[in-house]
Amino acid sequence: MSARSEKTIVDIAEELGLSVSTVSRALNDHPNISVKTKDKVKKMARKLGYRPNAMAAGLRNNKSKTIGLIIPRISMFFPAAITTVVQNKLQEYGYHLIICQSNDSLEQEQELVNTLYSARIDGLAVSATLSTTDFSHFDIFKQHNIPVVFFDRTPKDYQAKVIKGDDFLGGYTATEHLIEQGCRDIVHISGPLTCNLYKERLAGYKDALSKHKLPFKKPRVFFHELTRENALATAEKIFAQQPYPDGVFATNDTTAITILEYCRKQGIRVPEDVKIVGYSNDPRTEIVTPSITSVDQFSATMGERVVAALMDLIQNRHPNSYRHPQEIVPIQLIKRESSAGSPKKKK
Amino acid sequence: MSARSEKTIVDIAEELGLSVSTVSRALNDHPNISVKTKDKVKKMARKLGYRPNAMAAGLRNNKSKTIGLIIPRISMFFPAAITTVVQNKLQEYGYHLIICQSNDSLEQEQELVNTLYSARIDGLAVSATLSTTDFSHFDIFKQHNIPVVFFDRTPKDYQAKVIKGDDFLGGYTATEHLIEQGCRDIVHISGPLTCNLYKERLAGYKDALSKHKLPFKKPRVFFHELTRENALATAEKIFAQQPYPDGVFATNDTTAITILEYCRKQGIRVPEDVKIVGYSNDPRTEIVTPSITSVDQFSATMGERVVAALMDLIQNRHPNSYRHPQEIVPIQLIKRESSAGSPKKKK
DNA sequence: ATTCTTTATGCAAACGTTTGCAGATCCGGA
DNA sequence: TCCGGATCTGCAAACGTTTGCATAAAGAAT
Repeated sequence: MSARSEKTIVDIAEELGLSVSTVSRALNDHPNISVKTKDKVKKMARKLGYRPNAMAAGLRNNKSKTIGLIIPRISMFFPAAITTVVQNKLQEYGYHLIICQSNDSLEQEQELVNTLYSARIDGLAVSATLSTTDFSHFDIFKQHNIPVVFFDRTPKDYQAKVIKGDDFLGGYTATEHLIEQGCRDIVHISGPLTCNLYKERLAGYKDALSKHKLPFKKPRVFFHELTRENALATAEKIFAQQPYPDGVFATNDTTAITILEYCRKQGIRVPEDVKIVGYSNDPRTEIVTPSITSVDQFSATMGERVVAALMDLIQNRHPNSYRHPQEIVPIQLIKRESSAGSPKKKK
Repeated sequence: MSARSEKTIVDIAEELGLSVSTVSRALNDHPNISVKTKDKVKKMARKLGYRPNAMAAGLRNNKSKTIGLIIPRISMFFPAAITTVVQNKLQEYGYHLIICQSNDSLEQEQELVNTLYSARIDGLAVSATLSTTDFSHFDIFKQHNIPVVFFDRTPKDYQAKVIKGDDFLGGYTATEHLIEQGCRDIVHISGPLTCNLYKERLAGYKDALSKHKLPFKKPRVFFHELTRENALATAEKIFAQQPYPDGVFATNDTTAITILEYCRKQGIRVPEDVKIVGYSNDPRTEIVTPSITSVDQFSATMGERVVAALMDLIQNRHPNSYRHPQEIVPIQLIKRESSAGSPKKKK
C-alpha cells in the first residue's frame, strides 16, 4: 500500500539507535547535542520524509504557533488589506493565521472567540463587529494570559492592546479640506455610533466646523450601516430638497462611491456642484470618474503594528501589567478630483 | 492569582467523582452514557469554564478540524471572494481555515505545503502560483491520503480533484461578443502560459475568431504577468501605430481597467473607437466609466464546490481511487458599456 | 435463585512531542 | 592511576484527549 504511515521521531531514533530525546533535541538544535549527531539525525529525518507533528509539540508546549484573526468580512477592502500584511508578516515569524469572519454578527463573534480559544491559539487579533460594545466575551483570553490585540474597530473602555487609525484627525482633516475648497454646507454620512471610530470621525467633523466658524446642524448628519442601499436612500434624502449641500464627507468609500454615482445619474456635477470626500483610500476611489478624495489609513503600517504587538506580548508575557498603551496610526488625506478646485474660482 | 490554570476533563471528573472516560463520552454525546450523567457533566463543564483542548483531541484522533488554503494573495478580488465563502462555509461544518499566501512565488508555495502538512490539516485547497507547472510538492498529501482540491489555477496533468471555471468558454464568449458588436481586429492580452487557464482562454479566443472567419494574428496577442505596469506598457505598444484594434479582450479586469484608463487619457473613445472586455467581473468594472463588460466566474459557486469537495473527500476517504472528476463551474458574460453598440450603427 | 441481557461506567493505553534530571563517556592534569 | 569536569545522551513523565475492552449494576426471563 502506498498509504505508508507517517514517520515520527521514534522511527528516526530506532533507525539510528539513538533515543527519542536526542533526536528531538537534535532537530531543535539544542546546544547539548554534538554536531555530528545533529547531522546524522537531520539526514535521516530527510531520508524518511519526517515531518514534525505540530499538534503533538503544541500539546506538550502548550503553544500552537498559530494566531487567530477575527474580522467582519474578508471581502471589505480595509480588513482585507490588513489581513494580507498580517498573514505575510506572521509567516516570517513562523506563525500560522486562522482567519474568521464575524459577518458583523455579535453572536458569531462570541462563538468564534470560544472556538479559537479551544484551538489554543497563541494570540488573537480582532476588528470588532459594528455592534460590539460589550467586550466581555474576550475575558477568557485575558484570564489565561493570551494576548489580544484590537485594531481599527476597537473597544473603548476595555483593557486591552489597541491599534487604531487617527480617526479624529481623519474626520477633522477631511472636513477642513472641504471647507478650504470652498464648501460651507457639509453633510456627514456616518456609521452606527456603537462603533467607536465613527464617533471620533464625527467629532473631528464637528471640530473642524467649529474651528472654521461654521454651524453644526444635526439634520446634516446621517447614521446607518454603510451598505450601498442605505447610502442610496440617504443620497435621495440629501438631494430631495434645495439647497443641496456643497460638500459630502462620507465615513466610508463605498458610501462615497455610491453618492458619486447618484450625483452623476442626477446630473449633479462633482466637484462643481458638490464635493465628496471618502474614507480608507479604497483603490476603487482612484479609478472612478471623477476620482474621489479619501483618507488613507496606512493599512500596511497598521498590519505590521498588529503583528509586532502580538509578537511582543507573546514573548514577554506581561502577566499582570495592565498598561496597554493605545497606538495611533497616522492618516493622510489623498486629494483627488472629487474635491478639486473651488466652484467660484474655476468659472 | 487571576492566572488560573486551564480546566481539563480530569478536573470535571474529579469534581464529579466520575472517570475521565465517562466525562469525555458525556461531552461528546456518546450513546452509552445516561442522560442524567450527561447533564451533570455538561453543567459542571460550564461551571468550571472548561474549554476542550483541540490539540490534545487532534493528537489522539489524528485530525485537526482545520483546512489549509493557499492562494496567490488575499488582496486580489477573485481569490478573496472565494476565500470569503470558503471560510464561511467551513465555519458551518466546524472547521477552521488556515490561510496562506504564496505571493505567486513557487518556493513559498512549496514551503507552505510542508508547514501545512506539519500542522496536520485535514484538507487543503489551492489556487496555484502562476509558475507552478510541477505539482509534485503536493505529493506528500497524496501519500498520506489527505484531500487536496485545486481551484481556479489548477494543474493539468496532476492527478487531483480540480474545480475550475469554464475558461475556454469564457474566452470564446468574450471574443464572440466583441465580434458580434462589430469588432474585426481584436487584441488579446493574456497571462503567462505556464498557467493553464490563460491557455484555455486563449484557445477560446482563437476558436471564436476562426468560427467567425477572422484571421488569428500572432502579434495581436500579448503575454505577461498581469500587473498595472505591464498592462500600461502593452497599451502603449497596442496604440503606438495605426490601425488601432477595434476590440481588446483582456484576460483580467485589472488589465482591462488599465487599458481603459490609458484610452481615456489618450482620447481614444471607449466603446466607439475600441471595445473592451475583461475577465472575472471584479466589482471595479462596474464603477468605472464607462463600465466594463466582463466574464463572471461565480466565485460563490466555486467556493461552495471547493468546500463540498473537501468535505466529501474527508468523509469517505477514497483511498486509492484515482478518479478525480474535474468540475467545471459555468461562466456568464456581463455586458456593460465598454462593449456597447456598434460604431457604425450608432452614428 | 440463577442465568442472560442490557445499560452504564471505569481502566489504561495510545497519540508524538519536549524536558528535568540522571547517567555515561571522554579528556587532561596531577 | 585516579579524579574533576565537560560534554553528550538516555530515561521517563507529562501534555489532554479518545477508545477498546473489561466490569459492574440492574433488570428480565427462566
